[in-house]
Amino acid sequence: MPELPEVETIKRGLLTRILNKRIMRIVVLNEKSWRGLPSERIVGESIVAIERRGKALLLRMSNGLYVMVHLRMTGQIIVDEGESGEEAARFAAGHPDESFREKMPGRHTRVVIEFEDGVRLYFNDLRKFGFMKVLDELGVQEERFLRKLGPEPWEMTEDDFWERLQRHRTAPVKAVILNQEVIAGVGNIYADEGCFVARIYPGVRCGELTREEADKLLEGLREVMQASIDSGGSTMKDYVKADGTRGDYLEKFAQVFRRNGKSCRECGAEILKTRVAGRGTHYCPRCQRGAEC
DNA sequence: CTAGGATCCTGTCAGC
DNA sequence: TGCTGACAGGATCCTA
Repeated sequence: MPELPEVETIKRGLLTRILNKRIMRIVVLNEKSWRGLPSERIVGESIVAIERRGKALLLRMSNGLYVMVHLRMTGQIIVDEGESGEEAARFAAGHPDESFREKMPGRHTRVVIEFEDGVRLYFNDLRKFGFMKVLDELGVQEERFLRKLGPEPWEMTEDDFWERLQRHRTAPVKAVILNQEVIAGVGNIYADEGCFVARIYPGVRCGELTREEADKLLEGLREVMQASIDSGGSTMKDYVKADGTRGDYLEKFAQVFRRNGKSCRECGAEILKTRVAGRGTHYCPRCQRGAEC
């Protein structure tokens, strides 16, 4: 669920909170959530750099090892600072749900990383699809997901995007932009939103797209993801316990995602939900070309 | 090679 | 109330 904008939000949140802090202890509560080298290999080290590649985070440690983090469907990162009382400031991002407000560790906490100064990072993940994975330099180079990952939306040219779409002419547009080898970081929300901006029904086959529509699609994906990053992702932003302020991309910006039954903000038609590429898909039957079913 | 479906896992919600 | 199936902001593996 966390897509490129949410992961970027996490990256920025972590940079100001745990960069250069020493890890004092790591508690793995679910074995499958921790992969690669044992956690002991990074205890005593600190995080010296953080980068994002698509929906994955790569933390570089002071001993040269890396921690790859992938939140998959339900992962979330929570950082508590200061004393673990009511005054503790909290940063919470990733899959937005009530646990953002709850006491940590919680029912779905899979890994706890304790830093110096009483700073604690919680990796929560209800469905256990996500993971933290310790790799050495070679391991990062050989990591399949990273090797196959397509270019970032802003690093890609329109020509490149067009050529990639042409390699999947019989597949629905949505299936192709969700493919991380084609373009990095797009998930179900921004796929639907990007298609709406480009006025294309997500089920249209790539081979039926005009070059102009493909250009609009790339532009639309960039636009919706940038807007989300600028507002702190579709998840909650920083807050102090008992505050619970929501920073909410979905409510503010979503034109179609989870708006089925509501009226289109552009034309007033009813937003519909269907299934494309095996995923719930939201669209405006009037604004988006090819939507007649 | 591509496309589509099952699969990993837990929880929630709609419909009997 | 209790059960059942569908579905979920992802990626991979298997099959056709």
